[in-house]
Amino acid sequence: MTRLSSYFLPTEREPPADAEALSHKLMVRAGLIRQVGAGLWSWLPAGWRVHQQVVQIVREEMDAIGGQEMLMPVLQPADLWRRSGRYAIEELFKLKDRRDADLVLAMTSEEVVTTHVAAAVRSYRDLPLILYHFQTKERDEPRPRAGVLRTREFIMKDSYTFDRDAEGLEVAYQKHVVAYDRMLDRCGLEWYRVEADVGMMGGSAAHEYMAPCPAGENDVVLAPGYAANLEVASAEPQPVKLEPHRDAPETVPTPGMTTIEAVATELNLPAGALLKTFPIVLDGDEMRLVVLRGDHRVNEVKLRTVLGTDFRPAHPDEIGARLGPPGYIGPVGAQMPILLDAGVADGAYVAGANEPDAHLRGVEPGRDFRYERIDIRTVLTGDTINGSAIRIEPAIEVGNIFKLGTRYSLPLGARYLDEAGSEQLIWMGCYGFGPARAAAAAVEQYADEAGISWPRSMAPFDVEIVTLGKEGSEERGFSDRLYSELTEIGLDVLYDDRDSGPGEKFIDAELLGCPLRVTVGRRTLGAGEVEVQIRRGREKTSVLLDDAAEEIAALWRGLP
RNA sequence: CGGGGCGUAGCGCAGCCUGGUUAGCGCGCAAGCUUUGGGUGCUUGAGGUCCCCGGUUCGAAUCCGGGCGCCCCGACCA
Repeated sequence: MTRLSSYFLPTEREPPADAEALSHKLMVRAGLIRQVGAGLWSWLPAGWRVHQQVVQIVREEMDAIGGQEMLMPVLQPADLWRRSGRYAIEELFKLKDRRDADLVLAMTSEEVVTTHVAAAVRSYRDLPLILYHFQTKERDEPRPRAGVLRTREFIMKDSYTFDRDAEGLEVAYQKHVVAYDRMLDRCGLEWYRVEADVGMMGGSAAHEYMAPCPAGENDVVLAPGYAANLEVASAEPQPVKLEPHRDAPETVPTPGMTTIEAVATELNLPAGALLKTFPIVLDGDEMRLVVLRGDHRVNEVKLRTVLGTDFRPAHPDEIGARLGPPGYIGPVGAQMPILLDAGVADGAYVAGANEPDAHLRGVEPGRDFRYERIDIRTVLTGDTINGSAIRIEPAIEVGNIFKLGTRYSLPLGARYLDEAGSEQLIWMGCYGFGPARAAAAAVEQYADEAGISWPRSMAPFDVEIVTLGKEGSEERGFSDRLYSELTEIGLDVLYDDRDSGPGEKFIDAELLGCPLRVTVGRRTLGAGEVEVQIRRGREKTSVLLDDAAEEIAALWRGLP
């Protein structure tokens, strides 16, 4: 019997002083988690129940697509990571053992799982495989934050698929889409599957599962039939009123006006009627000019993807030497390739003259400078996709699915023999899911003034019984029986048998947020009923004493 | 990596600027009485390396130097 009088659920009246995010405040106050250090958290019993609920959902859905659960170590030899080329990652914890051997604390397990598969798989008959585990991940985060939302140590489900070829990988990927869609639905979360950046480490496709919430660290771009991470999103810009056409660019003095805003104000034009020029230097030291509308911003992730290489903004001295004074640079006359953002419509713009204190008006792309057109700007609220305005919402990434291809099978030698007897590389995918983030997202999405309101599937307990009677009272006797009956039916019940006032019990129950609260007091008992509060919405109803347990269970089954 | 802030009882805070009784308040905790459908009221009590080290001083929570830890904003996030 889970009696609150002897259960470790330390609730707090006030949130920790340093808490900012709602989930951080509430999960600490409700007694679910406690901080150990920066980005290091303990899960207290009720919190761990929540975590385990999510884990079980994920496990069932992974098993449903043929996943095989296993377990790989957190502590791994550095050599594996050197071979895969990931040893240099800054977030990777590195350490030595007593014999001075280099080790790492793994953040994912591609190296290990691929090594096992490479050693054991010989034939196309051994494929495909879906292997997964729940394991602690370690990441030396530059900035842990927001309670359990971004930590240095956390449990993650990571699965890895091994296929004969790209088609097989596509099948495995689609299986994960199905499994993840179901997981997120079963968790009771509001969520989006969005297009994501594939990053610099190869891979051909990636989606992220995002749960919108105020404390989210990512921005999701949404339109009917469209969902993407802001890092990769594309949209039509809002049109802007440009200057009239001129036969040739015309110099206009702009002394001291080195910002878009200053020039736009001086010429009484919208910022979008100007061209912003962003000089970059590629990995090989080549310079490029990125040109976009004055009211738009460069999306460095998109730019990096388009370029296919890393880059950095040019230094002021490089700009001065190759173009003109910073603040007055522009595409006209520039002796280097120009990348023009897709958001720049045809027409006449104002741009820097590459001379001190001067801009050019009437600059027309194509006529006045040659360019390559690419899409590299960050979309803005109000932009459109197929005529519909986009929304941008903060969200937390709770899962991601990623096509790795041969990124790891190549360096780690994961090959097999095909039907023709020739050696082939194994095609891989990797797929992560963070139960802690799913739980925190649920807190964020459904909390109200009184506290947490768990989706049924995640709640630490299904029902909390608040008994108002003293030991030995009629209320107690009934509460005890009700506890047994509900448990018999298969519900998880928390029994608040503490010797405290009713107010305190109600407040704690609503803070913890179990889907149903059953109040057993003299008043309602005398009327032949017990009161049930549905946590979400906080509406109260009554059920008759005679079949209270059945009615409560029926109510519970109907909850989200 | 850049910027800002904090560290005093389990939690939330005051005291520090301007050094000087026994370091204080609210909540919580313990005991007793009281109350019993929304944090009940009263009484009594326990609880402190004032983050650490060093310095200045007759005297340091308070001033100075160094360190550690934590939070927030931005950058970063394979």
